[in-house]
Amino acid sequence: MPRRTQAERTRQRKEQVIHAAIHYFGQYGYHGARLSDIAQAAGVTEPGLLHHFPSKENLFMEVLAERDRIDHERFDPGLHTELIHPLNSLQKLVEHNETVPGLVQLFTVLVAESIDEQHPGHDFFRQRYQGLRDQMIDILRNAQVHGDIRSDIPVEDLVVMLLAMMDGLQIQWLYEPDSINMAGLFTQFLGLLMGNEERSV
Amino acid sequence: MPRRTQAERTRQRKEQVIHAAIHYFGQYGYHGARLSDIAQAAGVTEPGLLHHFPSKENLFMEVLAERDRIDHERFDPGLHTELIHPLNSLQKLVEHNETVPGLVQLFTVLVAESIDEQHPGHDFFRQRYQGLRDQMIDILRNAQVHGDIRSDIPVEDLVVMLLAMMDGLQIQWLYEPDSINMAGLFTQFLGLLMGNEERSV
DNA sequence: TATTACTTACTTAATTCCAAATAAGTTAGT
DNA sequence: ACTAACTTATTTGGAATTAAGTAAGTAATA
Repeated sequence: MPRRTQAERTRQRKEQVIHAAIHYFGQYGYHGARLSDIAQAAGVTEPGLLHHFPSKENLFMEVLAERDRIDHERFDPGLHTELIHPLNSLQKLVEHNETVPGLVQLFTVLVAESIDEQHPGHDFFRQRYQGLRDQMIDILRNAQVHGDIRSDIPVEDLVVMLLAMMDGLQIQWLYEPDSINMAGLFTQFLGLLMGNEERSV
Repeated sequence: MPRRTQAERTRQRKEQVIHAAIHYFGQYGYHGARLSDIAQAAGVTEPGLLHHFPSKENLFMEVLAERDRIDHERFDPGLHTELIHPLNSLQKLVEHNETVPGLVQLFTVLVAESIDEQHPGHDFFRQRYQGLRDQMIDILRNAQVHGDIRSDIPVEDLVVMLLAMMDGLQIQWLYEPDSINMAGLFTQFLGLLMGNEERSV
């Protein structure tokens, strides 16, 4: 009887490869990353990697799909609590992101690279933004009714601004993680959206 | 007497190359762009291009330097007016950016790709952010004293948020130029910073 | 001002080095 | 037996430089 079943080995190997791929795609982008590096970091040869993922593009798409799946798990069950306090759950997300710079870099780099319509990630990211905006619109509309956020700005605009602030802060934070307090700044921004209107001079 | 002097030809050719390079670096990033494409678009052979710019990296740095020079011309003389109404000049900048999507894409793509410390553009972009923040801090502090912007948020934080919002809006705008009203959204954000505190509901 | 010597802006051809993918075989698991 | 998970060659096709030459522009001088 074998110590490790084949399915088990495959699962582990694919996981190793995807883990390595996240690193190299995040570091160098899709074009800059080399399969040989990913394979080596995953402990296989290049053709060994290609046995599990038939092409570089295929691996790339699987990485995106995998990340998307995991992120959904993080966010979907929270739908209940989000309806109760939506901005707080966004705050939690940003705080979480501060603990996983590699993943943040992966998305930041690939989102930008994928602006090119021919890029294999283009549709993924466009739909991702569309989906996030739609999802957040419902949640924020609810919050607006409850008076949790200011209602002088349409929710359709608020969600774009929220995503923009998150993305933009990530960039500066990735450049200078020590001097940019990403979560703290995001909190301040949320304060603006909640309608903090104290003005001195 | 020659119709075109050598210096003139060189100047024109380099300009053509840089123009093409902006397109391809912006479209595919540094790693994804090919010298052969840039050369062809500029009307020279690949070695012809390399006569003017000794290497791909050299061309890349020259593109950044050239863009930086031009952007400074756009912004430096405005220092006077900025001190009078700093947020208005930022507004104007965003409106201008809506007319040059190619340049916006160049910076968006390269800023992200250059997060990698080994990337030839890394230092450039880090210093660029540092410089922009420092520059804007002075301007905003002045505006704060004059009561043009809310003073319950430190200027050091405000500038990070301003740059973040600009960067973040650009990303979504590049994906969907028709449905994301970049300048309009930025205006709303500026409204928040000026302390618009009307709350209904 | 015409000739000469020299430099500059290129070209085509060749080189070198990768990087993705394929072929063919070997071992382990079912 | 058969399939799946690999390995070590090989292939294929770039992509950036370099080599070597040519033609046009420039400067110096007879």
